[in-house]
Amino acid sequence: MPTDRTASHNARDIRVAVVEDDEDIRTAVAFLLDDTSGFVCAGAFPDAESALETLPSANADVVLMDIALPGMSGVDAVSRLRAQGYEGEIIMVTVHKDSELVFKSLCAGASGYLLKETRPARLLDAIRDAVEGGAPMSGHIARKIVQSFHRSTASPLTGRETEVLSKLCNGHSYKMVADSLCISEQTVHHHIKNIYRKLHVHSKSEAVVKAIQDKLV
Amino acid sequence: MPTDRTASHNARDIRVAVVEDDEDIRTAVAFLLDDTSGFVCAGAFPDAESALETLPSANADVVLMDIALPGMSGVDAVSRLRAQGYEGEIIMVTVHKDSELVFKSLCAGASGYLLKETRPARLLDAIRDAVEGGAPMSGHIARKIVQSFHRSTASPLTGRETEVLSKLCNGHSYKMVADSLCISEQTVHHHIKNIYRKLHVHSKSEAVVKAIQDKLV
DNA sequence: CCGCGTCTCCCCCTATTTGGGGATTGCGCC
DNA sequence: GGCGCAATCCCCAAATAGGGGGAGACGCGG
Repeated sequence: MPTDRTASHNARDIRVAVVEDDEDIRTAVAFLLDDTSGFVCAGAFPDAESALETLPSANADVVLMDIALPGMSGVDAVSRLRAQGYEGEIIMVTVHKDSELVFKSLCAGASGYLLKETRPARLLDAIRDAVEGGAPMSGHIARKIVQSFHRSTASPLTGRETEVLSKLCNGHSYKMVADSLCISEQTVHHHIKNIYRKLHVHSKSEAVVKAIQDKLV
Repeated sequence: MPTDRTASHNARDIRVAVVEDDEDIRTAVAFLLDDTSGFVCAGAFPDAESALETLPSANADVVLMDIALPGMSGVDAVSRLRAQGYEGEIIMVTVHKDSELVFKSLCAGASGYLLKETRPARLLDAIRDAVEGGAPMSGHIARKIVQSFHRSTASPLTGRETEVLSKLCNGHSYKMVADSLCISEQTVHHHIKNIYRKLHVHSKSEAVVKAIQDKLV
């Protein structure tokens, strides 16, 4: 693959926009893109506000988004971009390994999440991966995401209680749980009382939320 | 990196077990592992039952698990393995792109998910990635997982209704919602009636479940 | 300007849920 | 055998939730 300094660009190049407040990094990435055959920098912005204003007309296939920006955060910028109708790929590129930010970014509509320690060649791979329908992620980030699916191993609930709770999570009432488990409504009542005590909650919906959060079902 | 046919193995090799009913594939992977410096095959099993019996004593760092097995499925095998206390990495290796199986596998305790089209060199990379704390996934699988986090763009609810619903998802009662939004309980009641009508549900817990499933909050 | 949707508040009533008490059976474990 | 635990069933009282009606205020667009 040619990587000459004066790479000529054409319509099939991947158009990449960069949102990054550190000027050194921003220009370095822009140069990297423009100097690599198959890529072209479609815009470089130092903050979310200017990106939101100009990006809609930049026709970018991919946006590289920093999280720590002056003013609006990168996560909020992703939400706004999606609200504007932007449908390209958005890859977060940040130093933050913090789980909260990872999940917030994905919920907001990011397609990938790279740490800034990512090397240039890997960054270009990630961009290609994203446009080909993948979801580029740094290793430990991917693990965090996968772990968020894992069922809790140690539950304080008994087998029957877990069954009842899972029925509640399907939206069942006491009566419906009783029917579907073939026990009396009083027994369901009893199990639910124990569930509430063990989970430290006082209502069906609290129990459902906790069950989903703690992956008890 | 040496890859001689008679690779000698030592204690620092990655111990990999294979569960795969196709004999050709199973032996090919076993040979690949034993022939590659840094890896050693710690067991090869044609079905889940024999794997569950022998794996605990095999001391495997990584298990490659097929999903379509005769008898117990690979997903159930993962659950059982985790229930047995196995704490190594488990990578699903399968032809199934079906979302349901992907999520079920991750919930059961898998650390990665590769499609069988994965090439040998990439397979070895994935095993290394897993032991180093990553979560190897084929591109389209990773995208499915990431997309499962994305907030729904089009909600039938109004802004206020969404606020109320999100309070319900935090386990609030009518009174608590009223207090935290500084409106009367009657108004909360009214919003909730509208939410129920729009979401086609008839109880708080059903609404909470639907909100989480449809990513309305 | 007038309708439509949103948000606010109020009335009514019934059904469901919540929290407390207690009792019995069976099962495994020391 | 006795103990604890899980699971089943029962009674009661109060709080909450669900479903129906109506009504006023505000803003936005035809």
